[in-house]
Amino acid sequence: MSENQVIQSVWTRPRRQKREQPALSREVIVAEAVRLLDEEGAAALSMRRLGTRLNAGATSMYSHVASKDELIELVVDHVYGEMEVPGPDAAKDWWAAASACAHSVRSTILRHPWIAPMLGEVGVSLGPNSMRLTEGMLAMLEEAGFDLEQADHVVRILFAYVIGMTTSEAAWLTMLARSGQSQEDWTRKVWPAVEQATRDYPHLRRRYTAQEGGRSSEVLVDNFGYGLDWVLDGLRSRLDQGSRKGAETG
Amino acid sequence: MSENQVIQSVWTRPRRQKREQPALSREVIVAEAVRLLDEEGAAALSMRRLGTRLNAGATSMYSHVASKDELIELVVDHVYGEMEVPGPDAAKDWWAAASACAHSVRSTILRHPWIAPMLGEVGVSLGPNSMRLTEGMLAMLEEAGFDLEQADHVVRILFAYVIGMTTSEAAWLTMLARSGQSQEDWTRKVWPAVEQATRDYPHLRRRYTAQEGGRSSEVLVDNFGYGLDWVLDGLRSRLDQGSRKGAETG
DNA sequence: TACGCCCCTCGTACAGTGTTCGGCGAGCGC
DNA sequence: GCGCTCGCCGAACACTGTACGAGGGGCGTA
Repeated sequence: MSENQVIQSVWTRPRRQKREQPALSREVIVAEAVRLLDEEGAAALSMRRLGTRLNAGATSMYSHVASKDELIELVVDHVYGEMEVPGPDAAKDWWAAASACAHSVRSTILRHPWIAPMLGEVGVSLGPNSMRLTEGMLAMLEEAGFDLEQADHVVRILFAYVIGMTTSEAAWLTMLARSGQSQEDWTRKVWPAVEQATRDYPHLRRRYTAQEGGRSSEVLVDNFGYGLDWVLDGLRSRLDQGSRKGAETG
Repeated sequence: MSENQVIQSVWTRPRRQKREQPALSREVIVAEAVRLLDEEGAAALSMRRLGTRLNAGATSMYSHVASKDELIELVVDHVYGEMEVPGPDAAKDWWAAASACAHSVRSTILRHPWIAPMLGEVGVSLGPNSMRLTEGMLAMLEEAGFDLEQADHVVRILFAYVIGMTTSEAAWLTMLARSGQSQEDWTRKVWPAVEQATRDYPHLRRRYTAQEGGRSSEVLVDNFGYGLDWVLDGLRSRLDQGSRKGAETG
């Protein structure tokens, strides 16, 4: 006797309708998990809640997914799938291609801010989408004239910058969403605390007061782009001083 | 009647000895939490286990710490306290100072690899140690000739690079520790999977085979230093250009 | 058409989690 | 000596991830 449906007799019992939907599968589980995370954040992801949203029992996912950790790996790779991979002829303007890829990674993370801590937990993975992204970048850079080792470094450094920079943006977004307030309200509310906390730190205080109005999204994207250009500058100089073939930069 | 100590009579009951230790305090709680995390990893941190290690009840910490999340914030700032802050006369050789600071941040994170995901959850905080670090960097850079906005960018970019780069190293370390195997064993064991997964990704495959022996710590620190020099190169060029391009992003 | 098998589903159960509450008992100020 | 405050802790609550085993629908084969 379950508590959520009282069975009066055999005749009123709903004959479990199978196959009206493709039922459960790895894909729909992961997709629904992403939706749940987008709507309610990382803390709200539990197997029971996810099962309920799928009209499934709490433990029904375990025949498609070994554990919650594995589910998270799949979710992360699913999000990797939203990032823009450099196309086959992107090497003609590798600067633009790398920049577009970096911006795509950033905006994907900001669209799913809960993923930032997960990236730190999962680390580098063998997921197909994550591999496709790295492979695309490596291929493009090698075609643009970098050798294997250089391209490896470039990808590492570029992604380290993008992920590091975006993670702090995402943490800010997450905190704002959790507080349920607008950015202005929140800033106004914690301002006294900031003022008191920065008493002994004049440079920090000046920095905070300089951006008192809060960080608008234009300022944030400018910050990001500024550092990105910088990193890409370094990239170009390495290319120029390295092998000198195919170094036209559009 | 509790289950972990049978009270025979009033006389044998241990008179709770107070004040032999400074009892519980925020500091000893946080310090013990760091020790627990170092020894057993992030998944092992629970209020009950922490209480047991402190010879305290499960909920005794709640008069010193509001919640587990707050405890984590304190733990993170405690670890920030281990990072090397540029000294007052570091501006004379800001390159060396920034490099030393970056290396210190990296090695601190690698000493406590569990902290990498936490950095993504906590985000920028008002903790005293975190502020001391940022303040020290800002002060040094301004004294070295950067203006406020430039120094802000530099700190952001540098830390984004260091944290992003180190996070993936830390994830690797964490995974290795969780598997309980040596790096060679692990590499040998997953090698067939890698070989099969990289079937369609020739560049990735070449990268993996190139570093087949596994990544030694020398290679890793070289990778890190390579990118760090690169970032600092960009930093220097910005400084040399001075105010000519200074107001570009304003 | 009937049987048998397989695999998906899910109720139940277990060990553990963070956190609240209320009581208790010790220390300190008066 | 008295009372009050404050730190400590046992019990309890609402959850969590996951193992297990029973049930039953779908499909291949007879």
